[in-house]
Amino acid sequence: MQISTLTHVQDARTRILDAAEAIVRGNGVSGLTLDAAARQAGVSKGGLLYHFSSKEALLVGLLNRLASFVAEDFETHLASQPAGPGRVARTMLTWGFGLAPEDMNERCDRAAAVFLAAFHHDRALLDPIRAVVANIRRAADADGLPPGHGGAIMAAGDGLFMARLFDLYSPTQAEMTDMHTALSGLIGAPA
Amino acid sequence: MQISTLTHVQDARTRILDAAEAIVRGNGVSGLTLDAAARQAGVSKGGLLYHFSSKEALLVGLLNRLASFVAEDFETHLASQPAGPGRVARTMLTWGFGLAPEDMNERCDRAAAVFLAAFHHDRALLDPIRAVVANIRRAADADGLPPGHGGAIMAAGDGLFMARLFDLYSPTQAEMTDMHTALSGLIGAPA
DNA sequence: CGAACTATACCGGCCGGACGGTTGACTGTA
DNA sequence: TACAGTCAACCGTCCGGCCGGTATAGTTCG
Repeated sequence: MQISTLTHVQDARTRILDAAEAIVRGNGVSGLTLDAAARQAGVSKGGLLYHFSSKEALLVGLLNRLASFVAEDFETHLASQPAGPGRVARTMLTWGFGLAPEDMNERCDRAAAVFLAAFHHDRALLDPIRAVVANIRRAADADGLPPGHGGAIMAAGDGLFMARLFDLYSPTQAEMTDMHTALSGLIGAPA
Repeated sequence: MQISTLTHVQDARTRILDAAEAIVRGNGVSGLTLDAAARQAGVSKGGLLYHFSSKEALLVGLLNRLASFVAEDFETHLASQPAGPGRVARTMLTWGFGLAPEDMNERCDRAAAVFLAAFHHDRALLDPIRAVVANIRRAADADGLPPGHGGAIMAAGDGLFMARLFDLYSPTQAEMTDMHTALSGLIGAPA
């Protein structure tokens, strides 16, 4: 991925990836075609296929980007939490409830788009995130909390993600705060 | 949906619906074509289109069946719980954790298949379940529990559903029990 | 007779992917 | 400095297959 010359407006690969996400968010998985992605990225179809040699390759690119973003983001949040029992659980709570709503929605929607698009094409494409999730769960297991508490907190976060993924329901800000408080009780710490 | 005569092996509509679910579970959403569904149901394509005049109609049928099943099932579980504060929350817990694992998996997988297929075709198709979910959430709001507790329990259940939907992770039976215990703490009752 | 199909053929559109250009920056060399 | 050659980055068109939906003619059963 060496850039020898001045990059144009932005790296074409990145533009294509962004375009693909935007299309899924706007038109659903079935709207994501190579033509559409190319058009939205301001690239010809041939140009797209130059960077991603097949639709699957495009999805793999989308997924790898998401997986590394999530892994990094988790590490960042983890680092900001003081050590001690429940560190991972506290990380998950600030991660899931501490972000500004717009930030949260943006991240959820991007992740949702990638999830759905990849899963629709081939279940195995989710493997990179499965690995990230497994890592986080491993960390939660060695968190010094009573067993199940960390898992319950993570499951609740996943549930809120799914609610947004399928637009099942949209908790109000007050409801979010209440859930946050309730779940904090599982760590034995104040909200 | 009246059956006036002797049903054949089984109502053709039901067979078609079952076939569609089975295909999605086995081959993913992209495997669900009218031809495939007809073949699997032991019906000609014309026969399928006699019962469901379009693919969308088929998906609507799938969704309505799921929605009424979920609504009924919730009512059944609710009725088996003694009245008093936290009734809905207790219902959700016995519903999500009390079932035999095979039962649980079967239901999850069927629901997952319908969810994904409908959502892929048109987000609006999920409306019938959105209504069911809204009802349950309304009930949870008037549950006599501190605010947020019921919501957190439901979110955790949703999260476990999503984990199975995307095959993100599979909690062991012991982990399930631990989470159940942890969440029961939010009702202020023993597991 | 009509409802509930079967069987088959067909159409039109869409989409993934292949392919053969073209351009423009850089390289070697004389 | 000039010029040929190279190569990455991209363009635009075409093809083949699949799928939803239509059409139609026939069949079985009550």
